[in-house]
Amino acid sequence: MGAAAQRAEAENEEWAGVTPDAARRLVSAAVAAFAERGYHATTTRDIAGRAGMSPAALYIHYKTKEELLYRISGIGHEKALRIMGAAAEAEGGATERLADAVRTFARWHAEHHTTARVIQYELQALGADHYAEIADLRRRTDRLLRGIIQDGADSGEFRVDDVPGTTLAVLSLCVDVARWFSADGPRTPDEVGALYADLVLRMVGARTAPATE
Amino acid sequence: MGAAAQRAEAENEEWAGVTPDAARRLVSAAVAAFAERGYHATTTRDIAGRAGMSPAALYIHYKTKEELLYRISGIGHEKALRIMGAAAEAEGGATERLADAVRTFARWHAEHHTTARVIQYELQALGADHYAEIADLRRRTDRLLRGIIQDGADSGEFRVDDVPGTTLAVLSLCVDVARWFSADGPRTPDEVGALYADLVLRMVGARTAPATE
DNA sequence: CGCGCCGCTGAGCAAGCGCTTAGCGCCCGG
DNA sequence: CCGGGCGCTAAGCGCTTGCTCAGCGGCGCG
Repeated sequence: MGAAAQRAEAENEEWAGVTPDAARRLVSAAVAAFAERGYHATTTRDIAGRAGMSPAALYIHYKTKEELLYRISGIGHEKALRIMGAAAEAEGGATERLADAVRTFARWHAEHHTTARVIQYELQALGADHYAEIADLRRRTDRLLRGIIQDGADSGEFRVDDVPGTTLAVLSLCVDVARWFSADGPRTPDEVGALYADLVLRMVGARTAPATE
Repeated sequence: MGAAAQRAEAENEEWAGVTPDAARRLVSAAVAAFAERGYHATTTRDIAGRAGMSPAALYIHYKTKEELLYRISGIGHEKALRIMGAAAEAEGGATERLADAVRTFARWHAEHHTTARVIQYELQALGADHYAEIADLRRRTDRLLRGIIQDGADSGEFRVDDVPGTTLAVLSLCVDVARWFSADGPRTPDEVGALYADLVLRMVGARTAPATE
């Protein structure tokens, strides 16, 4: 199997929960197109074409183009929330949990940078109702991360002056990976995760340096 | 003068170098529209309307809508490069220069967040030639920041394992301010600059804590 | 006072947009 | 072997888009 085919298969697996097959192919095609050109520059003909169908077929599975973006955003943000939740609720001290959160969160944004780009940078194209739903998922992700950092500050593991500000910065750092990351670049998603975990532990003034590996 | 009028005046001053007046009003209107809805979702009628003219007037001053974006991008990136250059070439140790660079760079992205949003997140809408020109300005900004961090690493002021990676993260952090910053939010641009300078000095393991103010 | 020029407008063109509809062919239960 | 329904397509509708162009008005100069 070629590299391109492998990538296509991996992208398809990401949307395994979407059925039937035609709907999944449409989601996969839309993510690729939205990430490449942006939501507004992408036409329904382009999405349908990438999925190997006629433009009209799109409307059997989704009411509008915006609903496609909404579905993508929902699934993507739920995945991001689950990643943050797993780290936040894990056993261990704040240092380990923060390192794990940043490592996995940043790595996901690198590995799935096309999906991440869409869900992080095309939000404004959502309708007001859909935006509100997604904004709630984002607030919950923020709250989980803030909880870890607050724990570390309370226990004395971290030295942070401004917990909400630092949380915002950490989240911003991880999210922005989706903007600059390229699969052709010099860094693997694992390396980005490791680098970012290290940088963030320094940002919060964690007392014990983690194993640099 | 009302707050809205004051903001409008401040936005207009930002483009003082653009003449004649009608061309400046168009740039100002385009920045506002592009930042609010994105380049592709903004119509020439919308831009002209905000500038108080008919759609046709736009084409007396700019050949295409894309040229407007190019002009905005060029001026904005040159400003960003100048900010970074001023900090990089200043007297003083790497710690002071890095703190100054991050403080002013992040503050600019907060204060001029509409302009910054356009130049940082609408790049893909540029034509290939124009994109290449802008990409060069961005590389030069990156190189200046990397120089400061490298200096600190060489002199022993900083402890950084991965200079290009850390540079990328610092730049990413500052740039992403444009995405989340809101004038209605709890933080002033000065506060963002101060917070970010502090966080970045920790990221590079600067030995001496700077004056917290 | 009148004339030319220049910034601008009103009207509109071709193209492409999101989305709809009528109908085709294949698959499956009887 | 047939008939109904479902996933899909070809065609195209109404509208908006970026952009054009003929001509108007008012200001400066002679």
